[in-house]
Amino acid sequence: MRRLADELGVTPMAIYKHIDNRERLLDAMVDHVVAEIASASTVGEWKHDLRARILAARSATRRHPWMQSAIESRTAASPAVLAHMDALMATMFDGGLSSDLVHHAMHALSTRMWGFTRDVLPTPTAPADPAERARAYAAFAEHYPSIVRMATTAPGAGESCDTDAEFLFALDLLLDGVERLHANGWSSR
Amino acid sequence: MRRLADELGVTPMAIYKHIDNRERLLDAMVDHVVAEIASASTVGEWKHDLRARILAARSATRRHPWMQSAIESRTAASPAVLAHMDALMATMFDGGLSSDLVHHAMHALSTRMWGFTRDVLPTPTAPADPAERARAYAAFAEHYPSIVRMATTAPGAGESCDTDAEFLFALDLLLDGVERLHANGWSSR
DNA sequence: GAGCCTAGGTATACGATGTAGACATGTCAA
DNA sequence: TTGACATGTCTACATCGTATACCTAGGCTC
Repeated sequence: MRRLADELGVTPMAIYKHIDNRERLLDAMVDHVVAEIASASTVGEWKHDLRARILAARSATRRHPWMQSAIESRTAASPAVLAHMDALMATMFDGGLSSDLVHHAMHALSTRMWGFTRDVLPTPTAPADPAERARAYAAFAEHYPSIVRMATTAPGAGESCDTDAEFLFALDLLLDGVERLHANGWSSR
Repeated sequence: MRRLADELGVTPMAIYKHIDNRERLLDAMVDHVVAEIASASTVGEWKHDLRARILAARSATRRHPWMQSAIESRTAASPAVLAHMDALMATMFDGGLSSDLVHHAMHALSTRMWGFTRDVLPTPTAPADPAERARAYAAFAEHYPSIVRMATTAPGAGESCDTDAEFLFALDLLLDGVERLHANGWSSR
């Protein structure tokens, strides 16, 4: 709050003439950005439209570095948040999915619906110098052979991950899974 | 820190004779619990073993209410954390998965590997009284028809969700998806 | 037995943070 | 002209993690 006040060239307490408190401010900020999520290109095919909407969420949230922690710290859903969730569900209902499946799919997609995911805990970054890196890997390999194996042999080893690709990979895994369950007439019993 | 000191019947600063700072303490707490994750029943089938290990993580983390936020606040991986990740990868490598697929699978599973998931933003809980609830739903339905449709027609409507079932649903969606990609000789190109 | 190190605890204080409460001021309607 | 209201300011407080300086009892060395 004090930093924001500084940036506005104003006393911290001046902010409180406009908002109740910090939490309400964050609510409003999240709401504002979430409201940006347009309905994207809908073609009437539920999986495509769901994917498009989630990618629209991704592009909206990624424009604001503070959005991830802001969303994650909210404890109640704002109108815009509810609208986004409602739109996701509507897409699935329109596609003929059962209420049961929509329910479970929403839980499964909850880690993706805002367009970002909490990363795996970061492993130490490898040194840039090749000789140095080889030595670091060797030491590391003693205790964590599989991590090193993956880090050294996966395509793009050494480079940083393509986060868009990783996001899409997991998203499609979930969407394809839901589609398959739907086709098989899945029910939670 | 001050509350912990109180509980120990000691001055806050006494704690600092034993640890560097609050962050290191949380690191150690997480490390301690993560180390509890035993290798569970391994039967030599990668999907089963992966599932078992993640469920072992779930049972370890769920014993400690503070674990979720503690893990989520860590910025560097501890030895026990690395060991858990290494074990997950080893299981997949042993199952014959490619380095490429292991890499992507780990990203996709990163939201499940500790045995918990960040919940969907909570929607307002429905009133207990049936008449009151009906009225609340009616008002809500005007703006969020699909949410209400799901909430009222999904099996177990009105009851609270079975979080274990929801966790398993999403986990299996991911595992089955990875298995299918593996069977089809998937590669990221 | 004298001296001293050290592990573990205390007392005090500081800076950052969100925010309560009382007070000032400029604008505009009545 | 008056007074209400919107918008600021100033001061102060509780809470938090933690730096610094100091104390003390037990056990070691000589």
